[in-house]
Amino acid sequence: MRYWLMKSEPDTYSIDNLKGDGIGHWDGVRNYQVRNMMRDDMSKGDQAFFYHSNCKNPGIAGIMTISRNAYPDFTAWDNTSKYYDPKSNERNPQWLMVDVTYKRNLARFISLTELKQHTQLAGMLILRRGNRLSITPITENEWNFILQLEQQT
DNA sequence: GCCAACGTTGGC
DNA sequence: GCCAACGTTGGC
Repeated sequence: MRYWLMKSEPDTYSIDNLKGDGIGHWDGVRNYQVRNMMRDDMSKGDQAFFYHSNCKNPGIAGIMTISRNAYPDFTAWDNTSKYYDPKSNERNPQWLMVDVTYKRNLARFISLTELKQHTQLAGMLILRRGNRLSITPITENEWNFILQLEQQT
């Protein structure tokens, strides 16, 4: 089982939206590196942090489980979708998505500012300048460290 | 809203 | 296949 950090803009789709839905499609990924990671490295049963990005207070809001392996992102051939991509169609899907199942909110929100303060987390890709991947792998150590941070005041 | 960093596009 | 121009991401 692997661990991930997955970014979403809360104005578009927040942890509360996922909580309401129970299961969500992680659609709209339009970056080849991220698509390949979903296809090659991610699988059902993996655990992921739900990260709120591009907002007033970015950080980790909750935990979800990958509940379906990568499959074609049908929003790519829906020309009413904001994720529409004319290069993709049902015969030849260019883009993939996974399904995620809500697990829980963190007992307390862990902000980006707080993540940056811990040398144990210095290797996290999310903290790297200029990193733009919406999904990044994290190590088991990082995962456990963050869960332990959650328990602190 | 600004802007640095990065990915993508397309002319050559 | 190079690379300038452009678009997007995302923290601040």
